[in-house]
Amino acid sequence: MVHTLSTRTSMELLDSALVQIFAGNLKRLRKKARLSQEELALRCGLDRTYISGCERGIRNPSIVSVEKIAEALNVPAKEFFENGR
Amino acid sequence: MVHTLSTRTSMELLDSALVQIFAGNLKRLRKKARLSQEELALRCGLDRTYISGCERGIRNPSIVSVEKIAEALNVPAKEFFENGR
DNA sequence: CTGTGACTTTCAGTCCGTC
DNA sequence: CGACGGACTGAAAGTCACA
Repeated sequence: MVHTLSTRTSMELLDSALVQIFAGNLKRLRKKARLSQEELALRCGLDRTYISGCERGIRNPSIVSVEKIAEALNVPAKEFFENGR
Repeated sequence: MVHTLSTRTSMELLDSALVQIFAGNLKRLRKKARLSQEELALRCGLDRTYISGCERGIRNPSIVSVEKIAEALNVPAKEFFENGR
């Protein structure tokens, strides 16, 4: 039923499967670590609203940002790109 | 003959382990696929010099760029972040 | 075929908020 | 606590000429 989400709301999901996979894994792994977005942001030196955007799949982070997040969560970077999991 | 590299070449390696891991894996996987930087660039719609910069570890690509490269090489994205190989 | 410096445009990433 | 908006700055995207 995936209704064709055509409404042009300001910020939209990025049209990249990998970005969406990353988003889901980030949310899952952050919760697993029992951290709020704010706490995680503090740990990796990124902005609270940026972490939020990453989890919602509307941000396209660089490798350096992925690395910061991975270190803060003590998880190997490649885990954020696992699909089946 | 590695002449005494004292000249301050403005472009330097990015100070990120993950960027360097990505760089090495990209070069290795591209060669494994028997492609030139130019051919790979064409396949993923990126510039030849951009691929070059990625392999040399002086570019910090975003997830979307990683995805384009991974698809062009027919390799899961996570492979680019494997360490031990 | 690839490395490199220089360059402009686009967007990653920050900081202020409100709901 | 998290989704989301607007405005901003610096860094990534993307290109080129030449070694």
